[in-house]
This record gives sequence, C-alpha cells and structure tokens, in this order.
Amino acid sequence: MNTPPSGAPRRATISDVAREAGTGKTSISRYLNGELSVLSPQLRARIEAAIERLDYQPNQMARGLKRGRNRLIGMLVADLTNPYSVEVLQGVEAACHALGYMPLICHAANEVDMERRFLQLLTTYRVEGVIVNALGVSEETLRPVGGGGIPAVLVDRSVEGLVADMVGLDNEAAVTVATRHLVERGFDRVWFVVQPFERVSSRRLREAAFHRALTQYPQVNGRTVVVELGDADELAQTLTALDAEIDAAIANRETSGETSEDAATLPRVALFAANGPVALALARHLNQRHGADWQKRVALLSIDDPEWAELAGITTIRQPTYDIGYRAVEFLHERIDGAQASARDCLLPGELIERASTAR
Amino acid sequence: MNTPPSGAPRRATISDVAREAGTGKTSISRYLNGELSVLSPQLRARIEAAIERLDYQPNQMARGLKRGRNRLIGMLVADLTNPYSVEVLQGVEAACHALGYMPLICHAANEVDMERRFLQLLTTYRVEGVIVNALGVSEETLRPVGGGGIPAVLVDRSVEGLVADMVGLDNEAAVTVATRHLVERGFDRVWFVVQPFERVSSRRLREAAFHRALTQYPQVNGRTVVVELGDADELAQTLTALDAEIDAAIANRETSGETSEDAATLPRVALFAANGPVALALARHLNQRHGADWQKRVALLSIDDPEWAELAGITTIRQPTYDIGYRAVEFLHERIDGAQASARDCLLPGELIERASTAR
DNA sequence: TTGTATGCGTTATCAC
DNA sequence: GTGATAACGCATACAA
Repeated sequence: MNTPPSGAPRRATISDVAREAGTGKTSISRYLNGELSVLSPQLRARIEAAIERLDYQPNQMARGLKRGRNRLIGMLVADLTNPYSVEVLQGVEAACHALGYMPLICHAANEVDMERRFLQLLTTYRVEGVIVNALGVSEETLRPVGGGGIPAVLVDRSVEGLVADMVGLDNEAAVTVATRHLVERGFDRVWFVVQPFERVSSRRLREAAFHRALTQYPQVNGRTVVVELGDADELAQTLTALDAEIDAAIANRETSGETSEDAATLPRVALFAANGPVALALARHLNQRHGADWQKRVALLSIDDPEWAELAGITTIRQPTYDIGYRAVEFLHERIDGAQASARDCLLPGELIERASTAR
Repeated sequence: MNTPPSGAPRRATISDVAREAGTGKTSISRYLNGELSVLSPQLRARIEAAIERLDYQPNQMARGLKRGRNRLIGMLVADLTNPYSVEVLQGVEAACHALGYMPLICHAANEVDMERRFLQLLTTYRVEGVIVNALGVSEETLRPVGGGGIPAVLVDRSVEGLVADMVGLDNEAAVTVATRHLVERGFDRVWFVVQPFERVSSRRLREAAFHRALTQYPQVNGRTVVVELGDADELAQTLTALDAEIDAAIANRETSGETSEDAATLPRVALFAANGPVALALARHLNQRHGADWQKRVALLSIDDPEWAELAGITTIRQPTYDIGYRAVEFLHERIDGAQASARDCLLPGELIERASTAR
C-alpha cells in the first residue's frame, strides 16, 4: 500500500543534475527559474547538457511545497453530461492556460457525496482556489471554501449563505426576451418547465423572471411545471400528464370554433424549458409519443443551446458559456492575488437563436 | 509572481497540531495513518481534539513527496464535447474512487499542442500513471509515457510505436453486426463515412472491417467517404457532394423501373457513420438541406450512441463506454503495482440499438 | 558568479 | 507507547 510505485523507474532529481553537471543545486535551480543572466555561459552549457542527458524535469510537488503555491486550481463540475458544463470548461481551460494555472477537474456527477468528497480532496491538495458549479444543495458541504476558506468563484448559480463571486447568465434579461418572443409568435399558453428549483438559484431566478415577464401580457396563460429528471418513472408520469393537458388545450381550441386542422398545424401551447437537459427530456418524450411530427402539437423553447438543438430545430437562448468560464478564472485569479473587494456578481447576456420550433 | 498566495489564510500543519496536542509530530502522523493500536487512548483523544480545533487536513503534496507516490493518475481526453469521452470518464472516475486514486483530467480539445503540453505537465506532477485517449497523431508526442516512461493505458485507439495496454471497442465484431443489419434491411448501397483514418487506429480498423464484411455480400455496393469535421467549408462541400450522389442513386433507381414514390419512401442508400460526431454532422447537414423528412431519402447508422440518437431515431452501435473506462484504470493499477506482462489489448463488445433510421 | 545551509509538511528510522 | 531526527526535492537567504 505504501511502497513506492514499481511501475516506473525513478526520475532524476535536482541533485542528480547538479552532480552530473559538477556544480551545486542552487545553480540548477537558478537555471530552471530563468535567472540566466547570473550564470556563466560555460556553467549554463554544462547544466543544459546534464538536464538533457538525464531527461530531468523538476518536480512540481516539491516546488509547490517550497514556494507555498502550486498554481493548481480546482474546477468542480456538477454534471459533465450537460454540454453547458463542457463549454464552460473550455473557457476555464483557456484562461488557466493564459494565466499559468493548471485546472484540476472534478466531476460530481450530480452526487452530493461526490461534491463534498472532491471539495475535501481539493483542499488537501492545497489548490489555490476553486471554481464551483455547485449542485446547489446546502452551503454546509461547501463550508471549506469561500469566505474564510480558500478563494472560490461560483458558476451559473450562487449558494445561499456562501459569500463568493458568481458569474453566470443574466437570467432576468434572457427570460424576458424569450417570453416576449413566444408571445409575439402568438402562443397564448406558455408553460415553464423546470426541475425542482427552490434550492438552485439560477432555476429560481428564471422561474421568477418568467412570471414577472408574463405580467406584461395579461392575455397569456402561463404556469410553472416541475419535472424531476432523475427518476425515470416519475418523469414519464409528469410528462404524460403534461401531454394530456396539451391535448385538452387543443380540444379547447377546437370547441372554441377553430377547425381541428388549424389546431393541429398551429399550436398555441408553448413549452419553455428552463435548461438543456429539461428540453431534451421534453423532446424525447414528445417524440416518442407523437413521432417526428410532435412540433405541430406544441412549440418548444429552451435556455441552453446544445448541438442537437439545431438538428431538432429548437429555438434557444444561447449562453455565453466560454466567457463565463473565462471570467470565472479571471475573478479567481484576482482573489488569489489578494483582492479584497466584496462578493461580486457577473451577469453575462444570452442570445436568442430562432429556429423552427417556435415558428407558426 | 512568486509570492505566496495572499487570498487564503495559512492552514495548520502537522507541527501545529503536535504543539496544540502537546506531543510530537510522530504521534500525529501515526494517528493519521491509522496506526491507532500503538496510541494510548488519552493521547489519541488529545490529538483528535487538536485536529478538530485547528481544522487540520494533511497536505497531500508533502505526503506524496515523502512517500514517493501521490495516488494521482492522469486522464488525457482528446475531446470532451464527444459524449463518448464523458461516458468513459465516468467509468474512470468510478474505478479511481474504488482504487483510491485521484484522476487529473486533462482536455486536449483536439489540439496536438495541448496533448503534448498536458503530458508534460502530468509528468512534472509525478502522476503514477496515465490513461490516454490520444489524438493519434504521432508516437513522438507520447514519448514520456508507456514503455520506458510512466505506465500508460490507451483508450479507444492505439498509437503506433508505443507499447502500452489498450482497451476499447471490438471494432471488428461491431462493424460486422452493423453491416449485416444494413444489408438485411435491404440497403444495397452502403457508404461508410469516416474522418481521415490513416492515423487513428480505431477508425482504420472500422473502415477495414467494413470492407471485409462487405465481401460477404457481393450484391451490395459499398465505399468509403472521408470527411474532415474540423473545416466547416470543406465539410459542407463534401456533404453536398455526397448528397448529390444520393440524388443520383435515387434517380438511378427510378430509371430502373421503380416509381419515384417508391424511391422517395424506400431509400436504398444507407450511411454508416464511423462515430457519433460524424453522425451528427451528417444528420445536421441532411436536416438542413431536406428538412425533418430527410430520413426518407437515406438511412443512417452510427457507432456511438449519444443522447440525441434516440431523439432522432438513429440506429446505433452502443459502446460499453463505462466499462472501457473502468477496465482502463484496473489495467493501469496493475501496471503501477509493477505487473510486467507484455502489452495487452482488451476488446469489449458493442450492442446494436435498432431504431427508425434503418427501418423500411 | 557560485555554493552552503535551512526549511516547506510529511513519513520513516531509530532511539528512549 | 512515545518522540527526536533525518530525509523527500526543491528554493532561497546568505556567504564566499
């Protein structure tokens, strides 16, 4: 259990190089840290040769231990199967590269236990900061970070009781634009479909913004539908019920004088998915029950713009995911360097992508 | 640049705990490493209290430095936007958890430079081993690993000139099953669509297996189409040309006596996508040019089973992704522990998922 | 310009 | 049972 790994041969150390070059460790260290000016050309050449011969690579762990900083930052991702997360990650990686950090990517896979465990792990590895796309359960599991602990930046959602910078979508603006779009397209029943939202700030914000936006359009019938994506049975049940209501809405239209053909080809019901995973669940279910023609029954709009949305012709609000990740690292960088401003929120604008799913 | 981070307060060290508990560092270390039996109950209690009071957490870096092993393994992923990679990752994470490793996830984002850079970085962090889903360019960039370097396990594809374990799909069997499926469904023109495959072993194997399988069915017209997903213009051009050929095939059928309606509703041309990204590109392009009805023109089958495949009704070969990741870590674990068997290949079977895209 | 000595936080060796 | 003390690989204050 505690024996050194036998798989790989021992690597050369700074002492080996010093010996090989016939000098002291200090000069090697200087060479490594770019203090070239203080080295005589000959010594420098000998060191270069020794390093080459021994294929020496400085041990970052030892380096970090000595320096008190290891240039490591943690990136805690709630769910990598969500394209949103991967896109944010790309921004994070780019910024890390630019700023000289190495991101330690941890995937909680929607498990609270994992989240806690990784946070703990990151702490023991002494990362200089963390970017966390939290599951959003309780601040308790996030205790080690933020405020008194290690610098942290939240992504997409804030966590109650935890003071830290946050960067994410301008939900208010995004939802307002999306809602107006649906109303202008003539949908007069708009159902906002969202996962349980009490504990996840971004969902809560979107839901609230939706109802606020609707006050502008008294002729529109709007409501919130909560779906739980985790439980397949419950999900199927909810979606089936939702589907029945769409039926009823269509029937209602028919009895109010429209021809059934109008009702079939001109849906008046629109589903507003609070995020990509919800949209995918909705689309899969509708597709399964009604075939490829389901878009004639009901419109769909989603926040998040995954690759399949174009394929399926879904209107979306695209988030500036790359920028979100990039900004998050920049914020964290400032914190690590000791900036002491109070917690900031950085809200980035979304972009409406109109596609067939909300055309009439 | 080299000053300690000012963002977070200094953490307690083992010496702090020793002082707080009024004892020596050795006892603390013993406590941490579970050598409880050699500690008197009182000392043990004092240590426990001190740790609690100081919120002490051992520094893994220092630990690794001293022990000569840090329980870190690198996971180098070629492309996280490919759901395949994320699924493999889940298996890797699970196995790491079970075996007590911490995976350092590195995302090359299809950039050779990144691949090389991360490999270098992982080396300097002294990971005990690496799992690499290589870009497949040259063995040169992978020099530090495998054979003489640190233990490595390849995923999905092997790299010429690099001796290391490999775990991936049984491409031969998978392609054979898929091809037979298409032929049995009555498609007599089957076009295998693949990215440039010379340098990527899994693609090469699939392409070869396809032609080998076709020798069983002389009545079927099969060929390989190469598409380059990276370059949008070139891709559009290739797909447009491909599309024109489908037109020609349909026209050809019409002149051979079938009614045009038959030709429209009963496609005889099938596209066999070598992987998920290719399938998505094909579907997007066809959808864009012919609308949601494109499946009446041409059939589609793909290796890889991303979430959207069910939504779009695409027949696929699902890879045992989770198992691939899990096995890879198990292999690596054996290597790290010093097992010296020669390089092994582990080929796991795929599963045919029949959907509407290949029905008639 | 170059080298020596000390310490980062931990574990291992050896005394007591 | 318990506790000094010496490494681990590196960086740095200081000396030469």
